[in-house]
Amino acid sequence: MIKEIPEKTLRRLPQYLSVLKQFRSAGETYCSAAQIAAELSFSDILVRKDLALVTEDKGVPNQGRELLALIRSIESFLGYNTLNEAVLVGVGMLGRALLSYKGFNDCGVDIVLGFDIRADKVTTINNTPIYHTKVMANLIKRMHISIGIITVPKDSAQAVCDVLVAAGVKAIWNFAPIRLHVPSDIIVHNENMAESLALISNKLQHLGGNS
Amino acid sequence: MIKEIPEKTLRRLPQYLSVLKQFRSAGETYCSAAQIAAELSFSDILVRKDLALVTEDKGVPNQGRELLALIRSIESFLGYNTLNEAVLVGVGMLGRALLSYKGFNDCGVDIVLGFDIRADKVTTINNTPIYHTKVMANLIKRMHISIGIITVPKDSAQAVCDVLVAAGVKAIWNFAPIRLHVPSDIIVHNENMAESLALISNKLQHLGGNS
DNA sequence: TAGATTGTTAATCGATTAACAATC
DNA sequence: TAGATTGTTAATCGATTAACAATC
Repeated sequence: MIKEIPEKTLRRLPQYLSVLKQFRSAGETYCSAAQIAAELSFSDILVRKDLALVTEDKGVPNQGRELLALIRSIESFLGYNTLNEAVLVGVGMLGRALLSYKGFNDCGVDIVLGFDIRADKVTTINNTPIYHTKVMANLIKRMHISIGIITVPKDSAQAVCDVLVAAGVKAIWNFAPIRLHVPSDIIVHNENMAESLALISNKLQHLGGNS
Repeated sequence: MIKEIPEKTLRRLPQYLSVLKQFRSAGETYCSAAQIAAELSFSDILVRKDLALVTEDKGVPNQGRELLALIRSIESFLGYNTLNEAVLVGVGMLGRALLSYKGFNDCGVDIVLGFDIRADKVTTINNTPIYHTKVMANLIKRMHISIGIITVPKDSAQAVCDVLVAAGVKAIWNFAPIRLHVPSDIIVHNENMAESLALISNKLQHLGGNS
């Protein structure tokens, strides 16, 4: 059974990973919690606590942690080693951008199929075959796909979501600006432009008020 | 002077906004904190506390809050009414997707210019003119642009960021998978695919462990 | 009035930081 | 050994929830 972990920690782990990989390409083999913390402007105790949650390994006093082992531990904890297959629905601008993104494989996600309502014949984008939406349910079921990525316009997002869930997808990664309704055992992660803009606009406003 | 507000609350505000707009299009004119809370699976006290932070208006017992006034308060608090001009650098797949996205104006952001290293002549995408990167610093300075959106490959992201900052941009919205170094008075918001994938992968792993 | 909803004060919960002993 | 770094226990801080009086 896998440990429960605070979401706050979970969000920091990819950042640690990024810093650690940077250290590694700089030729380091060991690193201290304080080094990681300094790079990310976190407290060193926070980093130590987080790392203790994701690995059984203990750091070595006056030496720190072995870089490679630590990277492996975090990646394994995050599930980057077990490959999850995904489909992407909605091959518009955003869909194409995601299909061309190289970083998914490093995170244990592989987009194996794309679907679009306008796909009249099978084409491929970045080596991923694109099928018409009408064969979606069937293919997903047969291939036991676990992740559905929704990049359709918001008006069709819920309908697409319903088909994905019915076809057995376990997680939905939603880029449409709408809240989706799903059964309680389905994971939904919303990629939320409005949230980002809210944070940026509000911070900008503060800045203006102070200057 | 504008009130400080917890980031957690700030992230919930756009969600409230979305729910409130949905209520409004369903013909409602008033709503209670409990209604909003139910829709988002939050506690009603949390919603009341959050709303109290962003508006001077008081809710009316046995009636709730006036929808339209509440929407206006949140939007004004988030700074959606003061328009911030933005430029986008890197007109690849992702850049094009953002340029075609309609939702920015509702959030007080207007992408007025795009730049790309391969723009040999001025073209437009979705009515936004695209210039060559070499005229970027000059144009941004002259137009007093406040937000820079970075959608270039990660190897050129820091260089682009430096130019944006030097040209007077106050906030950076970074889509490149790299941590940017900026002066302390510059706002950076990272749009982080790896973070999202970390959350999804980890939750999927839990699911597998339990079933 | 009774009931629904409000806002506020106090209690709880969780996450971060401080202090410190342990150890290579 | 001395110094740097570790992990752990206790203290602090902040956010959420519970309890309750107020009011339309």
